[in-house]
Amino acid sequence: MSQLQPARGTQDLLPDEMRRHRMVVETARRVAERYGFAEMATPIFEFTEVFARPIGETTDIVSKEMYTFTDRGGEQVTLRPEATAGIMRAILSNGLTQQAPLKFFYSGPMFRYERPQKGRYRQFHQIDVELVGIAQPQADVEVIAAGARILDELGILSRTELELNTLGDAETRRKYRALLVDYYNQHRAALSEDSLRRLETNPLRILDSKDRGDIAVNAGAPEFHRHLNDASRAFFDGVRRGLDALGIAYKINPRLVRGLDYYTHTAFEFVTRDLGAQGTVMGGGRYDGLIELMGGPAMPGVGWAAGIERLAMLIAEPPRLARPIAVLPVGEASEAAALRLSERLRRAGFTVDQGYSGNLARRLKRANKIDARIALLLGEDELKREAVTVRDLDTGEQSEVPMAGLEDRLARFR
RNA sequence: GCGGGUGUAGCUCAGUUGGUUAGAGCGCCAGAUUGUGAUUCUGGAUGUCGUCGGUUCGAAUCCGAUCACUCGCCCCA
Repeated sequence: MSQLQPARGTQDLLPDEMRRHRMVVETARRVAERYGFAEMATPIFEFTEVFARPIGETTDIVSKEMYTFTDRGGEQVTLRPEATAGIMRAILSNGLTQQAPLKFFYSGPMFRYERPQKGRYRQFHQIDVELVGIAQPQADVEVIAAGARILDELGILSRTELELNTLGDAETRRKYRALLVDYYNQHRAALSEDSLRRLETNPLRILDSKDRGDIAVNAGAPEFHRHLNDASRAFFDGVRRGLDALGIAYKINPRLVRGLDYYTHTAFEFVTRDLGAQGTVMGGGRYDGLIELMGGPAMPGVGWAAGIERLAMLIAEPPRLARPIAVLPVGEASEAAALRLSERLRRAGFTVDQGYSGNLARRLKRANKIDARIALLLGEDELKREAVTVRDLDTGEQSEVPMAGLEDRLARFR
C-alpha cells in the first residue's frame, strides 16, 4: 500500500486541481508580460553550489531542506529549493549581464525537504518575477505593482495585505545586526531556546518571534528605522512614494525579515489570514549583492516568488473549459462516418468527444457526464439523408441538420 | 527536526460497556427503455476497518510500534 502512495509531501494534480493551477499560472503569465517580463526557464536541478552559497549556509533551506544527492558522475546536485539563484546563474552563464535591464517571468516546481502542512509541500510550485539591472526604487515599485495586479486579476487582492519593510543597504544591515547581537547577548537569560539559536544564525529573526519571553525582550530592542543611513532611508522613501502614487496600500512591518542572506533594502510579503500558519502568499525583495556574490559583476536586482498551491487555495472555482460536442454513432455502420465528422469539427475549432461504446442510452449518459452541450447523432437514417440529428442536452430539443454547412449551424457551440 | 489530533466502501461519515453476517447517504453498475441522457422506479457490488504485532474465548473497538494525513512550532511560497 505504501508503495502506491505518492512520496510524502508530494501530490497528484488531478484535473480539477490542475485547472486551478493553470488559472493561476496563466493569469500571472498574462499580467507579467503586460509589465514586460519575458517567460524563461532554468533546469530543475543545479550543482549544489548554485544554491548553497547565495541562499546562505546557515539558513534552514540550505542546512536541512535541500534535496541534494550525488549523481552517477560523482557530481553534487540539488533539486532547486527556489528560483532566483538558478535564474541569476542563467544570466551569468549566458552572458546576459550586458543587456540589462532584464525582466523575467518564471513558473515551475520547487523542492524542499520539510514537514508538510496545509499550503506546504515538499514539491510545490511557484510563479516568480525578477527585474535585474535597475538600482532605482522604481524597479521595486514596478515589481510589487505587477504582483498586486496578478492578485487582483485572480480576485484575491482584497484577501491579502501587503507588508513592507526595509533591510537597508549592506552597511546599515551589518551595523544594525551588530547592535542587535549586543543587545540580545545582554538578555540571553530571557530568550527562548529557538532565539538563542537564531542569535547565532540569523539574529534579525528574533524580532519576529512568537515566544512571549522574546516579545518582552524585543520591546526594548534597538529599532531598525533609527539606524538607517541616509541612502537607505532615501531608497525606502522612494519605494513608498511610488506605491502611494499607484494607490497600492501597504502596512509597514518593522519585524518583516526575509530568510535568505542575499536580501537588501526592500522586503515585502502579501499575507492572508485564510491559510492558517502559511499566511505568506507572495514574498520578495531586493537582492543587490547576489550576482556579485555568485561571481558576476555588481548588478542590482529585485523580485518575488508566490506559491501556486497557496494561491490556488484562495481563488474561486475557475471557469469550466469549453463544453464539448458529443458525436454519437448509432450502430456500427456509422462509426467510420462519426470518426470523420469528429475530425472535421475539431479541425474547424470545436471541442469534440466521441461516444466510445454501448448502446445509444449509454453513450448519451456518458455525454452528459462530460458536460457536453449538444450531441450529434449519426445513424443509418442520417447517413442516407446526409444529415445529423443535433440534440440539445440542456433542453432535450433535437432537430436534423444537413451535413453541408454544419460548422456554421453549430457556430454558437464552439 | 519537535508537539497535539485523525485513519471504517470511490467520497462524506455512523458503528453501543470488546460479542457472532460492519452500516447509511452520495457516487458506481444493471434492468424498467436494443435510436434518446439528465428526472423516476427496481435490483446489485462495494471493504486487508491504514499496516504490523500484542492482550483476549472473541478486536473496527483495548495496548504498542509503524505509515499516511492534519493542526501548531521551526522556517518559508
